[in-house]
Amino acid sequence: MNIKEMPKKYDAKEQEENIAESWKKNQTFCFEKDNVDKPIYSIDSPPPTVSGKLHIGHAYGATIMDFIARYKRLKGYNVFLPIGTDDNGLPSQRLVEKIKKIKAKDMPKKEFIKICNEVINGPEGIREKYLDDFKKWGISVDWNINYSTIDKHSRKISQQHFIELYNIGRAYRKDAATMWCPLCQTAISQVELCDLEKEALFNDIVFKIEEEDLEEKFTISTTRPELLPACVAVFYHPTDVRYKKYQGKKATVPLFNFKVPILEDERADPDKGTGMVMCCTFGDQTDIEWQKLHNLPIKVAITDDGKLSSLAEEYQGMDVNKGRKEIITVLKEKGLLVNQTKIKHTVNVHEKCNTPIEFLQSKQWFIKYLDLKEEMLLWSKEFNWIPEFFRSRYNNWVNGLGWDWCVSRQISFGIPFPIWYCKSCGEPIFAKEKDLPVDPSVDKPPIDVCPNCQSKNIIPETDVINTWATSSLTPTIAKELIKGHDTYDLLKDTPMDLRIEGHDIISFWLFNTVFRSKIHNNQIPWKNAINTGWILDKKGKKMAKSVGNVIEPQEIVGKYSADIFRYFSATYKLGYYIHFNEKELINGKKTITKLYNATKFAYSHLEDYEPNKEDLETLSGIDAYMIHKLNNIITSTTKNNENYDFSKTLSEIDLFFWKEVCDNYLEIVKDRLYNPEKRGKEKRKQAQATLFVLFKDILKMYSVIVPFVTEYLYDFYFISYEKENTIHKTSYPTTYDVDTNENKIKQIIEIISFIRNYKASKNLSLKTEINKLEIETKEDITNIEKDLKACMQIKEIALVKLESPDYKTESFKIKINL
RNA sequence: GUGGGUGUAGCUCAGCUGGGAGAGCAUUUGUCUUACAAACAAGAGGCCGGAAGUUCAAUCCUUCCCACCCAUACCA
Repeated sequence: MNIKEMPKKYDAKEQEENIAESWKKNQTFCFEKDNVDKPIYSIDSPPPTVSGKLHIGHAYGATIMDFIARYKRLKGYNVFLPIGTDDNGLPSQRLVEKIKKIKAKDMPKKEFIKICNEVINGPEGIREKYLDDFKKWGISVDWNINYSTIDKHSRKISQQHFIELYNIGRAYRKDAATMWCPLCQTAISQVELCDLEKEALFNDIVFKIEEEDLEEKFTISTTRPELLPACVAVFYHPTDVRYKKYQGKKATVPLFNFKVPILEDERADPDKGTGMVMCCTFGDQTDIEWQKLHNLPIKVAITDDGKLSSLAEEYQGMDVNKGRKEIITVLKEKGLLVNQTKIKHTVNVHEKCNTPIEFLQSKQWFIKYLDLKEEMLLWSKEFNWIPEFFRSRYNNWVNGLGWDWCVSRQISFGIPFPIWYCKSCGEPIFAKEKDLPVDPSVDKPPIDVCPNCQSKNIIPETDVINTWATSSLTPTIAKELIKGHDTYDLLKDTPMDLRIEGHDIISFWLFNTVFRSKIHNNQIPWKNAINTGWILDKKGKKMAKSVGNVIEPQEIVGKYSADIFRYFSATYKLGYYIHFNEKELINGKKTITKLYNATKFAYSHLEDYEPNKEDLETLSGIDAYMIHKLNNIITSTTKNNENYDFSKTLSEIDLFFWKEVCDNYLEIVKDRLYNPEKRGKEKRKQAQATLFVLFKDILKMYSVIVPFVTEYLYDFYFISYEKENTIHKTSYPTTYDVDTNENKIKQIIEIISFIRNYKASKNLSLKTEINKLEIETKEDITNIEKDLKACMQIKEIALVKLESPDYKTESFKIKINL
């Protein structure tokens, strides 16, 4: 393209679309799979959960990741940045149910999965929309290296690694109390729990003791009277003198009239309620512990779908809330409810649907890791945390771990366990590695006779593997995508360079990835882990559809531009919360406009310039000073970028570009550029040489953050002077060898500033001519005198001794005569 | 309860190893100056959450307190 064709204004919308398309078409950001000479920089990019639309947090994280990828590319790295989507499991299943208005439970599993695959991974599917958004936002991924956590590649790796866990004794199946979501009707794990504060009634219920020698009453307090039919004991504290006399006796459970033992346990708090507490299997975690410790019977009060079981007699089939109400009413009628207190308490809910969880007895697959807690704490010290303080989040999580990892889920859309069972003896039969991936519901087992009992009755596992148990393998999933290529051997046994994610999934994704990597590969998964903060609304509240404060990145990018959104993302420090105020986008908009205009101006004076390295050696005065300042910026932005501190980089380039280059340098140098006949061709050429270097490097430094406008500008001019046809494959600026007398130049800027101030204070136009500027200085100003005269409209400059100056510093005095 | 983060101009935030309190937006006043009025020039605006300590010197270090946010635990 020709400089003369540059439009007056930059149309971001049109250009971004073209540029994004050309990057994709030309495979600009292709990973060089067989190039082993270039150093590799590898990024374990977060596969977003396909549960609707990419949200602003995704856009923010992807943008930060892209700053790093682009910077590293300019630094000469072969950047390995595969892209993935996490598109199976509960969120994806629920999305499909919503869109298609169907229920997984109401149809054959096979049919439902087919619909999921179409809706999510089909040619017009949601996954494609996700990838298209990434493209629009300028995320420089290699489109040829991508995965979905449900594709064949991921299924194989996930199943293979599960079998490996079993083989080394880390996966086990157990029939035990498990956390259960009655709404989603699946087992869940500790990490999926969330706290929710709820109002509840604390009910004081009368229990009777009816033994031959004793007839008494006492009350217990409970928020869950519907669990009365599953009561297996009541407890008081060993030191509680009120109840000591009941030791060894039995109490009758009201309404249901069966007897339970009265026992002592330290976990019964004398100060809570009446000090007497009922134990039901399984009301909460303490109940589970009591059941085990005191060897109490197991009574199933609640069924898979959250309804009261047959134990509840006439209340059977009611959901928990209704049953509770009914039982309270009857207790009241019979005078067995003596008091009710309103309390606020927090309950554990499923983070996906906010449903209070229950504990149910069921057979599930667990991954054993509680024995590794001490090692886990050491693992977190083996890689860098950015920012550092998130390490304590991880440690906190590890310290609180109370359950092995339950990985089986009773849902339809997920990766199947590669397992069949012998129906007679329960022996698990695993798929052969060469057959992976398998779907035991469809595929035949590797053997048709149970090796344990010789039964021929073999049945498939129907549960699926929790999606985090697959996504915790993303480093392997990513690396295996280039198996067979030369770089694979370099990548396979070394940690990746970077993981970037939102801080909210430290306990989900980061922790589990570290665990899997350590167990399977005996190494940390990556050298650096960045955890980003959230984008909150203007007031600092979490964005939520129910609150109506959601800002969609697609809308923002459509209304402004990807560059503007990226610029916004870059202005904040990594790891902290961002309050999203649309007004702030104006900064990016202004800078991009300024960059376009200033570059256009520079280009218009560079048309007849032939760049030549030797020109730089002839620079002096303000020109040399600008290159000197540029050197400082190059050094410092390089350092900041190496530390992933792009907000600092951006503010430094901004300051340099706006203040030093545009407001001062361009103004000073205009006269030389426009009037070569008056000022001399050589002086003009020096200005050109300076502009050439300044703008080339400014564009490159900005290109990491605003890749579209810089690519567009590069195309008009600098492309002719570089080997690459994209700015993003050139190299990051390095410093130049220049001599400068910094003090002298600082002086000219100070003089200009004073004259501007002087004119402003007299309400004069900046164009107003000055007849004579008298100046007394020790520095030799011959080199800058003409520039000063031209840019400040001064007719004459006189070097004189000044008695009463208008303005003075330690090194000079000046006086203005209009 | 435990762990972590934050508190600097009206708003959003920078302030590296202690010595000058800063930027952008908003606001006030000028200026259409041959890239840009979404610009340029100039100005106003702050007991750097509170208290004590260390130091010649504290926004920065130490201790305590207050407020807000997050994680995690307990939750009959």
